[in-house]
Amino acid sequence: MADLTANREHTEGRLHFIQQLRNPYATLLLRLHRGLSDAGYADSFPSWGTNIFYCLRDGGLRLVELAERTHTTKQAMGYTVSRLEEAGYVERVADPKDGRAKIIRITQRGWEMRRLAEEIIGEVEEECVRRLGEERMRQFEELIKEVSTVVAEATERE
Amino acid sequence: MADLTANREHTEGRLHFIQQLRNPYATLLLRLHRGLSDAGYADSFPSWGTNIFYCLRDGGLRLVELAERTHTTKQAMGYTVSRLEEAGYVERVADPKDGRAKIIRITQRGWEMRRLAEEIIGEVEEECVRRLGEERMRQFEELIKEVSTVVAEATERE
DNA sequence: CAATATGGTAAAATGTTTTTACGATGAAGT
DNA sequence: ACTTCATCGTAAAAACATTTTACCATATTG
Repeated sequence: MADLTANREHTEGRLHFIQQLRNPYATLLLRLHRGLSDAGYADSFPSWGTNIFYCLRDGGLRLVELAERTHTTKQAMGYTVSRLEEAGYVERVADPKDGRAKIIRITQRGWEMRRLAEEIIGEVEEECVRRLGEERMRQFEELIKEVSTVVAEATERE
Repeated sequence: MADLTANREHTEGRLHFIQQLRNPYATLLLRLHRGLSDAGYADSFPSWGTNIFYCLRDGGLRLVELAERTHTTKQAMGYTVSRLEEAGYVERVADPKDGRAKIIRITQRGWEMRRLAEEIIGEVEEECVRRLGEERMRQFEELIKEVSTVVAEATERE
């Protein structure tokens, strides 16, 4: 996968808009990757690694559901889960309600990584609040939410 | 690659911040991919495809420079460029200044795709302006720029 | 208790990135 | 000019990841 952090200031024209949206996300992701790697959570990546943690909660999810939410196939997700399982971040447990299914759950190590991730992101977020002030940060969050909605609607409509 | 559009509303806690930053970008990217695919530019993808167009300008760039700007290796970029070359989006021409180097340039077809990309993104951007109003859109752009700067500084410092 | 749908895995094929190595040109120092 | 070293790009194999096709086991339906 090409690095998302690429080419910060090389764009002009209308493409600038997508770059504007991309830069903070890409940079924060980079910060997150580095922070986790430095703390010994280096094996959670190749692009998909953390993604799955956004989905999983205490209860866990079945493979198919996880695949749906991340828009991949169950086979691809099976592969991902196996890698994360090897690294000790998730585990598969039999679903008591359905003999076919298995529940993918975050392990203790997984939760620890997730907690660190939250901490890293929290720090950056707080730095933003310090620099922009609470009021403007609130404005930003409101505006980006609106932009997000408009973009989503434009995408779904088409 | 796990789909960037994954799991829009499944996150809580501090991870929410990164999702906030991700959603509009991811969705716009999806919109862009679809729009280009629908128009017959389907072969420019597997993740890196358009990325490189953010970098390239009229003059073109050498492979190593392209690799640096996208934070990949020259080998990986060589592969990418070969695929794009096959699809007719870019071409390699000898660098008159340096016998070793080749300049990667966007072809006519490449420029046409880029123009469509700008058009698609421009439409979405204009829809945002219509919905938020010019004043608030200006605010948004200012704020996201500031956030971007703060995140970048936090990332570089560490 | 068949027929069909769903959850998951297996294995091969495909696609992409990394690793290691190399040949060609250029730059710098002698 | 001649050697030495750096840089630009490619090649080929290995590693990694995703897609495709197929399959088994369990569940659900009628």
